[in-house]
Amino acid sequence: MARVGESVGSGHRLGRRAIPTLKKITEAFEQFLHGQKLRLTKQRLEILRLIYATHKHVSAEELYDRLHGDGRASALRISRATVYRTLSLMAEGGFVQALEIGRDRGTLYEHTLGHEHHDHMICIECGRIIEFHDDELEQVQARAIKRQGFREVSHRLNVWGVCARCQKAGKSGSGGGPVSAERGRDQAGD
Amino acid sequence: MARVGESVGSGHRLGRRAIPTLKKITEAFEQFLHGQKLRLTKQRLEILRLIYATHKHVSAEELYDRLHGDGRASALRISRATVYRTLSLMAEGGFVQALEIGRDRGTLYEHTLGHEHHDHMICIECGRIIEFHDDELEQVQARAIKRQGFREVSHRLNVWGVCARCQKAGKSGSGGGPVSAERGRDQAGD
DNA sequence: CTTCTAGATGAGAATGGATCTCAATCCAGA
DNA sequence: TCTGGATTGAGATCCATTCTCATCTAGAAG
Repeated sequence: MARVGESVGSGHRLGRRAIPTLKKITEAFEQFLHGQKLRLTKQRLEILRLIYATHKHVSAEELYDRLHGDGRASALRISRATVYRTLSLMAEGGFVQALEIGRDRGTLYEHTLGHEHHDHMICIECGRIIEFHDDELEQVQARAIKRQGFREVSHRLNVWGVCARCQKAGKSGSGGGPVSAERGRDQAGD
Repeated sequence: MARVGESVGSGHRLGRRAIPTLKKITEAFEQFLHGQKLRLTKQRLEILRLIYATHKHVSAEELYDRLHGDGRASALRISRATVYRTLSLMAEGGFVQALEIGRDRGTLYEHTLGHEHHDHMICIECGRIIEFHDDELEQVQARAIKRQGFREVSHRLNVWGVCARCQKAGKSGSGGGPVSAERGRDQAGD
């Protein structure tokens, strides 16, 4: 049974910084499934491909929609249930990570392999999610946690505030600025 | 309407470290409501009292249940809707904070006044939530965020891992230890 | 290659946290 | 005390996620 985050790093240790090819990722996934005595199905593969081809944070619903919108996928019907099941399976295996931005919408996911650990800043004006990484911060964090006698498996730092762009736009003042209109749709071209 | 987190710190600046009395808290709440042109109702007061009398993380549902279980409250019927509404109102005002532990259950809340900022460590073995605070960490964090050009309003650090107690209990080994209650797999029978 | 079967899927029902509706009620300023 | 707009209660509703179960299939065995 896969452990929450430890499983990452047990089997599929492909590059920590190099961006792995889809082939490598697929192999790692295959290996993971095999280790768990689970099967490699078309659906799982398709979802894996899609989420690794997407360079933004996606919800299960969004994935589901896209799995249907695309022409190629039309041949393969993937149910909502399977999307959710697969997503949670991939989360266990460390292939994706749930974000848990305190949004109204559902959980967002991002792929993790070849994606160095990072934290998130969520702009309360425009809704954009910005990733950042800071070595010093990570170190101090790890030290602080260890100091508590806690053995860390994973952590998540979310910061809410106003992004640089919105600050410049001047909306960041005080009044009741309308908190953006939905989401910053930066649809990656896939 | 109050803004997301900025409203905190505008009106009710009572002690940052001393534990405020219920009276002080109530006054601050009153002041906050007044500033927002909102009314001080029995329900709001009751919920405030209850959550400030509770020194653990509670869900809306739990509060709702308790508001009914108690003898005194029996006179005052508080609906689920009001609990949710009030909770979110108090979150806006900075009187409570939503936790968003990635648990199966709903959102958990904790009161904030007289409760220095802290982070959370969630034990994946026993499920306990441990609070901790580290000055150095906070400083480095603030610096790192500012370095990104981001204007922070609030942040939340959650750490998942194994608590000291569970480590001692030896359950923390490696091979497929049962991760406390919850099962990893979503499949039904096993 | 064919069989066989436990794991996997699809469709849709079920679940459950959170929100919404709206008539009745209640603060709080005049 | 009066009055109007804010607030509430009860339950409907929304919606993300999970569950059920009949059917299908990956993949090991023969």
